[in-house]
Amino acid sequence: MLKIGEFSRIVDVPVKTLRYYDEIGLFKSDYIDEQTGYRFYSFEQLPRLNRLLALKDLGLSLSQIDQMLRENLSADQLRDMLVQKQVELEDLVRDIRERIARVEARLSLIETEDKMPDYEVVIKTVEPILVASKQEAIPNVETIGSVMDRLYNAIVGHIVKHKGQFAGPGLTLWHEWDENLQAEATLPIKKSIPEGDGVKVQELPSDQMACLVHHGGFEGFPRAYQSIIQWIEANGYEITGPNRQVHLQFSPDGDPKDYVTEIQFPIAKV
Amino acid sequence: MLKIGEFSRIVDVPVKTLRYYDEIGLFKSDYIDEQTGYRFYSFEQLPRLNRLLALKDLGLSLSQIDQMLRENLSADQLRDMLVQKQVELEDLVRDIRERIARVEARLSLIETEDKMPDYEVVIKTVEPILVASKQEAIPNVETIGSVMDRLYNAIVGHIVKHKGQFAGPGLTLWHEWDENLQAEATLPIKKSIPEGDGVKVQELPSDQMACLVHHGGFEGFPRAYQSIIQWIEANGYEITGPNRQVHLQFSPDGDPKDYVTEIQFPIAKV
DNA sequence: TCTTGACTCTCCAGTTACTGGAAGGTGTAT
DNA sequence: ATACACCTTCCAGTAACTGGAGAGTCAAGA
Repeated sequence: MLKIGEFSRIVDVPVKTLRYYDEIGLFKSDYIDEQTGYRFYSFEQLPRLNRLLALKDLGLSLSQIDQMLRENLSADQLRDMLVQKQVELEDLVRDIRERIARVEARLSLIETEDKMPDYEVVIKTVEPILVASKQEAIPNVETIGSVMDRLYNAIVGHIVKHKGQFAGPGLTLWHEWDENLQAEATLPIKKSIPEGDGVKVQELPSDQMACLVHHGGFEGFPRAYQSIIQWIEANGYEITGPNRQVHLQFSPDGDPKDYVTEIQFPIAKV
Repeated sequence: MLKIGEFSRIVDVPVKTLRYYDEIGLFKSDYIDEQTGYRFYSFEQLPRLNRLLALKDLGLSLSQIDQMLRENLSADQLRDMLVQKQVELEDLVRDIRERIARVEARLSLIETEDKMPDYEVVIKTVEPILVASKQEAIPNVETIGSVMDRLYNAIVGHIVKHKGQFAGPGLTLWHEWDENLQAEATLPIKKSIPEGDGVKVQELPSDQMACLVHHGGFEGFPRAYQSIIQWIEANGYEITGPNRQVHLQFSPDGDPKDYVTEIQFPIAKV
């Protein structure tokens, strides 16, 4: 019989940890002195503890180890748990590799600009949104303003006509189609309404998006777009569909300096 | 001004998390209604939160992010933190790779034997130990018993003669020297004593050891040795010195079935 | 105007696998 | 007798949230 400290030295596990394993019932001492409460361990307990430690070394959680040590598990069940752990670990490695890539991208940005980047790109998952939308080709850049006005006015008119309820800020989708730039103005609505007046009703899909928030007027967009596209390339993603501009803060007669626009690109790992 | 739920939807961060960031002072709401306690957020806060999320995405801790966001950090300090994180992540990947290798090794054991292995090998760091020791060549296997008896008796005699104090179970080191097997019997002692009678006093170094506990007599050793050596190879380690047998439970006139011996091989990653 | 349902608040508990410390009892060597 | 190492229990803290209870707030519909 060994006192906890002796046992601790043999197995190279801290006394505190042995007491903790005892407390949670994962690994109980062999015998407890009624008088003193001293825990005593025996050599016969070494195999169980060693198995425990070996499994812990594989990265299994204590509750999983507890299951596996209960000893009534078939080889198949054991294999399943290990295979699952294997997959989990491989996923983890992939995650961390991506993280390293992002750290490196940021480091190289700091090297060139000697400060944190102007724009922060974050990935998020957007929810599906029900929208009323209208689309039109943009023949040249100067016309964007007037075309967008026309499109949004048409949609607002259509929604009002059908007593639809608005459900959030408008967003513009930018399609590139046969080298033609197409703008699709959309307005989220709470419930579906009939189509018509060239206005479509659709649900924008849920998607992974690389997002960047731009403050100010449209003249700053080129730099913002450049940043986000650079980021997407540097981090090994590809663009999988039309990008969106979410007009978080916008009014046709407001000061452009107050505009807040989120630019979103749907992405996937290459 | 946005209520917490609206803000939460825009930034795709749970309400609970925003409240938590508020609580720890990492990201405070712009304004709080005195009456209701409602938090209100503004669009101006988006850049800070996005930077926060981007840094979190790199795997930085919230307290590190807090430092980085305090904004009085130089580009050098930022770079240092990122470089450190990079190193940390790369270490982590290496760790996990080793873990995966161990999982695979165990899976292949389960495949061949259809159950958990008989012996569990664990890695631990042994402490340096002061010992009195005596060494002798083993000409052939049959003589092991008598040679060991002689060696241990000699050491015990020497220690007693110099009033040394024993400090734990004996351990035998096995050297392979010019194809000759050499056994070095050692007994831990509390304080140094003079050498003599062919008995050396030395401190066994601290080392990484692959360890396995064997219960029973010496006839079971070959299988135990085979297991541990297999494990060492399967997990990509190499043996870096003489192996040890720690005689946790042993007495010359006891029942060999009760013997408990820990076999330790000093190892290093290839 | 009342009610309903969605939203918000604070506070508390739980998660994982320990680690550290305080206060007090035990064992052994000098 | 007295150090000193060792043992005990209990409590608190870690990181970054997550879940739930109980209560207050807001806007829209009947």
